[in-house]
Amino acid sequence: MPVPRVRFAPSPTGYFHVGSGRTALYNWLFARRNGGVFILRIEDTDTERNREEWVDGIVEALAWLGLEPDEGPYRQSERAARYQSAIDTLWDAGYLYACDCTQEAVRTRRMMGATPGYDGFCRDRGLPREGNALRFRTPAEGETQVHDLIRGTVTFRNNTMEDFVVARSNGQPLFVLANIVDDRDMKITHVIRGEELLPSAPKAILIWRALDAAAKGGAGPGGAGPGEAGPGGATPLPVWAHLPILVNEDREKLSKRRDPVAVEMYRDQGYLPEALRNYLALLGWSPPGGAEKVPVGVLVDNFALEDVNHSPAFFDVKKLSHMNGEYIRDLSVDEFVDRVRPWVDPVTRRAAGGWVPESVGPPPWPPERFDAAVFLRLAPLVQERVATLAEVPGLVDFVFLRDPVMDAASWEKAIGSDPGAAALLDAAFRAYEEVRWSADALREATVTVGEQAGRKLAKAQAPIRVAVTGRTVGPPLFESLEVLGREEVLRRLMAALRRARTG
RNA sequence: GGCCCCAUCGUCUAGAGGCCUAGGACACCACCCUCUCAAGGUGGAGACACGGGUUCGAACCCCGUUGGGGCUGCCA
Repeated sequence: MPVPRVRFAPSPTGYFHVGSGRTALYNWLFARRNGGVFILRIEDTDTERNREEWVDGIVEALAWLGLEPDEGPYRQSERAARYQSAIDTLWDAGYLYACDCTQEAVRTRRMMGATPGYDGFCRDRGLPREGNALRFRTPAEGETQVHDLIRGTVTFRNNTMEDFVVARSNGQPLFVLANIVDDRDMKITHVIRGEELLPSAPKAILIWRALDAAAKGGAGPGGAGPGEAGPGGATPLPVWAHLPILVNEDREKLSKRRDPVAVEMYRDQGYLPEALRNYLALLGWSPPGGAEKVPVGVLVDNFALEDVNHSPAFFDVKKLSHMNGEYIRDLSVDEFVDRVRPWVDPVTRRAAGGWVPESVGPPPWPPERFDAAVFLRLAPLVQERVATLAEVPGLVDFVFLRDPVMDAASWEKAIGSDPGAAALLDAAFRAYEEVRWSADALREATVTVGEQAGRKLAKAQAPIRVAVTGRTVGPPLFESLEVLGREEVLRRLMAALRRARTG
């Protein structure tokens, strides 16, 4: 078996889609598993929709996910001569014809007649090539089979395929053509891509064979025999593998417009690349043994296209989040501190790849108030409480802000609606003035304060927590108090007491 | 409309004719743990779309129905 060569071929028309991530991952897994080559090819033939920044986005997202290409990025925009040459070849051999039908004209005729798709109106008009769109003359008879590793053999009757356009009237090649020329040139052995491309596979095969036949001696469409491209200089067809699409909760294909699909967004939200990669691997495939949280090496060792599922998979952010939480908890504290830096440290927040979580903004505290040593003490406490890194600032902000952000509902629940809250705050204030300043001692003191007020600790700590942190929920209270320091805790208790008494 | 794909708990899946009284995970519910919230632990509820075949035997094979989806652009 020759060295497998696979390619991931996105077009740079927007943020990096999680579905693209899954496709890239499966290509990468296949290449790694089989000692193959993973190629990145940017399909930027649509100059109106492509933007250079999105190319950078693709490269960065792949690097972030740990899916760096072995070759590339190649760019279709730099290979125009290859496509022109292929178009010349096909035109000279009679596979193509020029068409000047407008979209409206095609649509009108389709509505009036029974022919689905393009009706071949220009087939025999002998229009000049220059200035016209070029259509491929599809065979009127026979069938084209797509050999798919996941779905088996899919058969398309040739007479159900319309004469599709391969080049625009301005001479630019279209996806179907450029894609095939590249796959041939780059000796691609396995085309692993989304299921939505399955209907274009028979067209690809038609072009592929036409190119073979023309190269062999310009047999022309009439002389193009059926069967596989065989020996005699023909380029062997690749094997296809069409992955199930990713869908939203309405079971529709994930859309950039409606659904949260940008990998960059998940990165900014604090999903770890290894977690996202692991989750994506599970969408359409599962490693043996039933384990779900699996190191990438195990993924590689077990991956097989034959085992990929056939049906669409729902991208479940809840499950992703759970898995992300597991990955976060697996980190050592030092690793956790390092990786959460982009979300908490206003000064050194640029991450290893050079990015910052722009979409979630900088930490809410001023740079000079962030204290790495203080954060380190809180880190193990927050590490086990978050599912994403972007949640971390909300758990520690009370330490780094001058005053806690007072959540109105929390205040009402723990202080405003609690007649005994003021007295308890007062008692805590006096106890905390004296107590040895450690989490254990603070806890004991608070238990005592609670007992004197006839409260269990759970009820006693609530007003204190809100007074000091601004919320009813957060990291363990007594460690938080210890870190904040006596002076600051007393100041906040006093402020809350004042507010509670004045209403 | 045409072509094509798909069909196991709400979701992701295990299951390749007897190991299935259908397993796991997320979500959900209850309980335990507990200073809040999480995490963790224990338990619970929850599925083979339907109808025909084939077979001694079908979630697994075949056919049909129904349902869902994709494509149907001078986008990719």
